[in-house]
Amino acid sequence: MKAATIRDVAERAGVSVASVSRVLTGAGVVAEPTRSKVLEAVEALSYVPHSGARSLSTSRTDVIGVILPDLFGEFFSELIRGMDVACRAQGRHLIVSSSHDDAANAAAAIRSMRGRVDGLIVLSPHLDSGELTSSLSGRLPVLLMNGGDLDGQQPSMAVDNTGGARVAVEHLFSLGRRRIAHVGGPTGNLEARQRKQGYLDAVASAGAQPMLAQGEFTQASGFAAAARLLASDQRPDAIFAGNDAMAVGVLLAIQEAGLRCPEDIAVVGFDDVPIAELVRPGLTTLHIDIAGMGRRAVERLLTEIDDAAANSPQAANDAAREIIVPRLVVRQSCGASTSTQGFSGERP
Amino acid sequence: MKAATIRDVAERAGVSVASVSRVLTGAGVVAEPTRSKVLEAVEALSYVPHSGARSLSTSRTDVIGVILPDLFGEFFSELIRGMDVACRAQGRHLIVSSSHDDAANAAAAIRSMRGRVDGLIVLSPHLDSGELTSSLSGRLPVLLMNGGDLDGQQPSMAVDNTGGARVAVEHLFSLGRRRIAHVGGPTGNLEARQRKQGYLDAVASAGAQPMLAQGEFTQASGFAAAARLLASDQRPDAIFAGNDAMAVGVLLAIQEAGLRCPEDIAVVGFDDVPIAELVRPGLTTLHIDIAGMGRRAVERLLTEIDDAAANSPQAANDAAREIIVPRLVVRQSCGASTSTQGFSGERP
DNA sequence: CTGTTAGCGCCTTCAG
DNA sequence: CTGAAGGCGCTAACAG
Repeated sequence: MKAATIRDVAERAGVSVASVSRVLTGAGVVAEPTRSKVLEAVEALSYVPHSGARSLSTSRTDVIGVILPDLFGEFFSELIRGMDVACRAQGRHLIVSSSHDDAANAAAAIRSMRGRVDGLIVLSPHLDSGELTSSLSGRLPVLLMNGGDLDGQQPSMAVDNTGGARVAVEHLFSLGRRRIAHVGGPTGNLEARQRKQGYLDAVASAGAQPMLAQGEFTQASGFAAAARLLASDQRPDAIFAGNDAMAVGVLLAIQEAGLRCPEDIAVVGFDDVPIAELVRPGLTTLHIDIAGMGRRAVERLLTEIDDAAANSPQAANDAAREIIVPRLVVRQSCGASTSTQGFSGERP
Repeated sequence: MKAATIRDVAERAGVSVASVSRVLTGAGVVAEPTRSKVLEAVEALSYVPHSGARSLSTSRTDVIGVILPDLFGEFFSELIRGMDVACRAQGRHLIVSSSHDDAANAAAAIRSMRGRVDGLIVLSPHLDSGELTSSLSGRLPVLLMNGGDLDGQQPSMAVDNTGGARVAVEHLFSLGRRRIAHVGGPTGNLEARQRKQGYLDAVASAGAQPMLAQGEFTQASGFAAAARLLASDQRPDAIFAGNDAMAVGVLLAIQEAGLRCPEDIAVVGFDDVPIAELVRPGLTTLHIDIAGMGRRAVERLLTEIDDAAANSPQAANDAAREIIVPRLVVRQSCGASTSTQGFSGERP
C-alpha cells in the first residue's frame, strides 16, 4: 500500500538503483534498453521520486522561503504573486511563513526553515532586522526586503520611502494645500517611520506645522485616524496616508463626515495597490511595481544561491542594496486639475 | 563553515546523538546533567535541526501544499491568508504552487509535491479534476476544493454556485428588472459553468430570455464583455457577473458608456471580495467567507492527515463533501431601495 | 555502460 | 537512563 521507492523500480526493471537514478535525473549515460526498462517500471508502479530524500542527498530543495510580517491586504498578495511567477519560471517552489509581528517570532520562523529551503527572502519592517539575518541564519542565502541596512553588505532591496513621502507632500503643497496632516503606520515599522520622516522633512522645509495621527496600516485604522483629524479644531485641508489601505479609510471617513474629497480635503496614499484606481475619487498615490519587486527579489536570491553553490566568492554585485524609487501617480483624490482620467478597466 | 549537525552537538556535549535527539524532540527521558550539557552545546554551536533530514526519518514534513490555478485577484489572496492562519495555529507551513491552467500542468505540480508535503489542497476548477487526485496522488491525503465530485468519496469542499447564482438573478427579477444579462467566466472553469447554469435556470423559470457574454474572471474581461452588451440593440437593464472582479469591470464599462448604475443598469457580482464594498456604487454580491473557507480546508486536511497517520480506517465523516452556501449581500449596485448604508471602514 | 557502496542528517528500536 | 546501529529514499563517486 505504500508508495513505490526507487528500489522497487530497480527491482522490477531488473537493474540497479543507480541506473534508475540516472535515467530519472538525466545525469550520466544509460544504454537505450536499460532506459526503456526503467521507464516502463516507473510507469507500471506510477513511481514518483521522493523530493525530500532527493533534497537530503543533493542538499538542495528547490524551494525558497518567504518570511513576512503579515498577509493582509493587497500589498502582500501582489508581492507573493510576483514571487510565485519568478519561482515557477525557475522550477522552484515557494513556502510562505507570515504573521511575524516581533523579531523573536520571525527569528523562530527563520530557524524553522533550515533544511527546508535553499534561501530566504525576509521582509522584516522591524527595527531589529539586521541582527535577525546575521545571527540567525547559519550561512543560508538571504535577501532582505524593506529592512534596515545595518551591516550594509547584506543583499537587500528597499523602497525609497522617505523620498516618496516627500514627493507626495510637496505635490500637495504645490497644489496650494497648507494644512497637511499625516496618518502614519505602526511606530515599530521601519517603513512607516521613513514615510513619516519624509513627511516631516517636506513640511519643515515648507515652513508649515506638522499634524500627526497614528494608524496601523489598515483601512480601519486609517478611518479612525482621519475621524480624529477631522474632529480637531484645526481641520487639515489635505491628508497624506502612510499606505493605500489607510488612505482608503481616510476617504471613507471624509465621506462619512459629510465632507468632499478633494474639494475640502485632498488625500494621497502610498503603494498604488490595485484598489487605488478603483475607489472614488481615484486615489493619488506613490506607485510601486509590487509584483515586479517580488519577482526581482526571487531572481536576486536565486543568483545568490547559485553563487553560493558554485562557491564563487559571492559576486560583488550580489551584496548590493537595490533601491526602488516610487513614482507619483496623480488621480482625483489630490485635487490636481488633470484631465479627468477615465478608468481603463485594463487591470487583469 | 558548514552548519552544525547533530553529531557535532553530540561530540561537543560528550554524549551520543541519540541523547541529543531525545532532548531536542522531547521524546524519551533524559537525566538532568545530560540534558543541560546538550542544551549548552546546542547553544554554543547555534545548532538548528535540519528539518529535511528529520522529515525523511519521521516521514512527516509539517508542511501542506496548495495547488491553485492562479494567484490573481483578491479571492486567492484571501483564501491563502485563511490557510496560512490555520497552518500557523497548528505549527505547519504552507507551500503554494499556482498557475496551473490545464490539468496536465496541475498533475505535474501535484507529483512534484511528493516527499515535500504531508497533504494537499487542490483547487482545480477544471473539468477533469477527479482524475487528477485519484490517479496522481499515491495515497497522499488530499482535499479538493471547488472541483468536480466525480467519485463522491473524496474529501472536498465546494461553493453552491448554482444556487447562489439563482438567488442573484431572482433578486434582480424581484426588483423589476426584466432584461438580465450574464457575464460568464472561462468555459473550462467548473465554477463558471455552475454559476452560468444557475443564471439560466432562474431566467428560464422567469420565462425570460437569456443574454450571455463571455469573460475570463478578470476585471478587464468584464469591462470588455459589458461594453459588448451595452452596444447591443437590446440593451440589458441588469447584469449578473460571474465574479466580483468582472463585476467591477462591468461597473466601469457602464460608467464609461455614460450610463448610470443602478438606475439604468443594475449589477450583481459573486464572491464579496474586500473591494466589493469599496467601489461606487457598492457592489451587491454573493458573500463567501473566503478566508474562513481556507482555514476550514486546512483544518479538514489536517484531520485527514492525522487519521491517515493513526491508520484509523479514515473516519467516515472525513470523506464528506462540504457545501458552502453563499449569502446575498445587498449594496447599491442592484438598485434595491435599502436605507443607504454608509461604509463601516471596519475592514482590517 | 552498470552495479556497489557510502553517505545526506536525523530518529528510533534495541540492548546494555 | 544511555549508546550503538539500522534505516528513511535518493544521489554520487568509484570500481568493474
